[in-house]
Amino acid sequence: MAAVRLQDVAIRAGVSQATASRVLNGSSRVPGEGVADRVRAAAAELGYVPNAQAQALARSSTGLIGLVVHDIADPYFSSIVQGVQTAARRAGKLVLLASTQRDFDIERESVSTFISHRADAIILAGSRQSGDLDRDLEKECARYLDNNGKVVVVGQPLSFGAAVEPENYAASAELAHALLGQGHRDFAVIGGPGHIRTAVDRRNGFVEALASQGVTPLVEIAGDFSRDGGFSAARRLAAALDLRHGQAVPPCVFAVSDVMAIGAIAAWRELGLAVPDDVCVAGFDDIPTLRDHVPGLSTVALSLVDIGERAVALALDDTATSSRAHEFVPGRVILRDSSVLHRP
Amino acid sequence: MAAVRLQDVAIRAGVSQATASRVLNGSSRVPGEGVADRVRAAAAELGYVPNAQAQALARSSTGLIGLVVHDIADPYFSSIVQGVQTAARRAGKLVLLASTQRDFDIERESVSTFISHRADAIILAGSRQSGDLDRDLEKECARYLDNNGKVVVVGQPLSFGAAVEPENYAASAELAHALLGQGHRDFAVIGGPGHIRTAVDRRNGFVEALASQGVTPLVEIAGDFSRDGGFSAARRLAAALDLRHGQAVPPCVFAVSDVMAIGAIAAWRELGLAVPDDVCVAGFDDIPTLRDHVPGLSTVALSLVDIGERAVALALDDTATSSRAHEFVPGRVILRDSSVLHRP
DNA sequence: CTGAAAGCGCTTACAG
DNA sequence: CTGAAAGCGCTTACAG
Repeated sequence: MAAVRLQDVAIRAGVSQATASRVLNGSSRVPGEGVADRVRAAAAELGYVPNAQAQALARSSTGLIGLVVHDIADPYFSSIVQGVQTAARRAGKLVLLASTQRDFDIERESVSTFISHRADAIILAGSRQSGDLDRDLEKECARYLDNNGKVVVVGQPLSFGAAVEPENYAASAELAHALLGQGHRDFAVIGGPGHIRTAVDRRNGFVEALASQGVTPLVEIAGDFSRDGGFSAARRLAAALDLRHGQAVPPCVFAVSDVMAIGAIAAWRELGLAVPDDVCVAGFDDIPTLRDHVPGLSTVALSLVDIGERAVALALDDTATSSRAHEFVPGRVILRDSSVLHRP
Repeated sequence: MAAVRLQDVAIRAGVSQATASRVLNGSSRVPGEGVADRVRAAAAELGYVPNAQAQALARSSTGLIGLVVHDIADPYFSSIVQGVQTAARRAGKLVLLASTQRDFDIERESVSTFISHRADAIILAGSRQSGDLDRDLEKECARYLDNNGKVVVVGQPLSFGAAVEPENYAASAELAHALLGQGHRDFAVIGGPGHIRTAVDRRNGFVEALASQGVTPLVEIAGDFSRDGGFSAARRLAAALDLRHGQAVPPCVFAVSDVMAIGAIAAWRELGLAVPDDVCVAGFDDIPTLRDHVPGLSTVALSLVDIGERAVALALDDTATSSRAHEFVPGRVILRDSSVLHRP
């Protein structure tokens, strides 16, 4: 049994295909109610489901939003995806998802597949240094934009398209001040890869805020922008600082993301170091997972779901994407147990 | 500037559109190398990107896989999504994602949108009692199957389509035996909603295994199949059992999912109850989040990513879906700190 | 208000 | 091996 076509509905209702099309799918002038009812009845009886592919071809608009993230299993991204998902549904759009596992080839490939499927807009989540942007990707996007495609990036200003970006620099600076306010003076930083814009901004905001108060981190160590990156960086950091159980004043470590901070805490636990007694720590993102993490992690809250929703709003707004709109979303410092300084 | 069409490529290469189509998109008989090269060159120069919508219409196959999950921000589902994503990419398919936030209306709506977009297959992740299945959804799927669509469900055998299902019952039984082996005799259960098949199977497997050893749970409490469901159930359970700090022998509570267990532990912590000293606990799923959760949670490991990959394999296999293939994936009991019985 | 017809960009028997 | 032509299922000026 083949799918019911508009033609079938039209015949059953005794009208032309054009008329059937007009009543079933939003057209300015709806035909007379008598006719419209007959068409709707016929469609219902036959179980007509419009063929979106054919509609897309005829209208040259697919109702598809392409979304690429680095890692869908990472709570940071899955929260953003949720926001995109919600906003897209409300707007009657469908989302095409690609998770690249941080592989640039896969990312480029995903984007061109989205283009080939004529997605109305493409959202790129996951940062990198803009200069680093793969040439092929850039060329691909340029052509896509020429063909009326909309691009919005989250967390990385690109040379094109709209952007929604967390205020990484400013929020990290605020965090630094809050930590100073708690009495900390000895700091260390677990940073991310140098080509990841987000990681760099957070590190800079933090370190420069410290500098403004005449404080310099004792050590800086970089790792992958992941749980394991935090884990291994933390081991090296413990060695560099000669961290030991029961020291007088624990240093305060800023990890540029919560997942890195969680990895770091795990590493220290294995070394017999307790947080916050032997080492204090703060992260960034306030991922949902944190809710039940012990000890509570000081961090900067980002409304990830909100970020996803805003990205969709930009993607749907022609003027925003063509004028390269740039929205900033603020972070909110949250102090929890992990950075509490218990003076002896 | 409009997008480059196949026609443009053909003209530039001095061949017919049919020939261009044959060299660019896999056809059995590839034209002579001379011609083929000219076509490929023309396509490259022009930056031709095939219009997948038009191809889909002509071929009546879209290369799209529709995936619906209850909640993309839940690590259980995002891991499954990752598996689906990976397998789909390898197969050259694109995934359409819908996260329903456990709203059945949204679920139905998502499925019909997928159908309207002529997805080649639809994967339904997230369980429910089969008798409960929304009639409309069922009818929709039936018609979809008639029109050559493939449906695969994960975690809920349906009256149609293929299925990949964790061995919830058997694995929970194994867990019960392992816990008995640790010396536990006092048990309680935090179950899920009665209409969620997965929750029911896990509860039954556990309770019936206990029964076979002459043991009956002291209390059973049901909650939402979520972190908050576990949280509130745990409070009621603490009251029912009159749990107190420093009791002689802590009871062992089985929560039918890890997220519920995590919520429960949080609730108990607020009540001043320590795990495993005042109350022991075990969950189910071994979600990635657990890796850094303290205390380590005893659970049943499910290869979530693997489940997603298998679902895609079934979705791509005509005979599997039409013969209603049913694959089981085993669980592996893991004992960690949360259930260790420290006898006084 | 309604219909006949062209067109969206491809694929694929059918001839040659 | 290659091409002319029909067809996939819709939408939308253009007439009436």
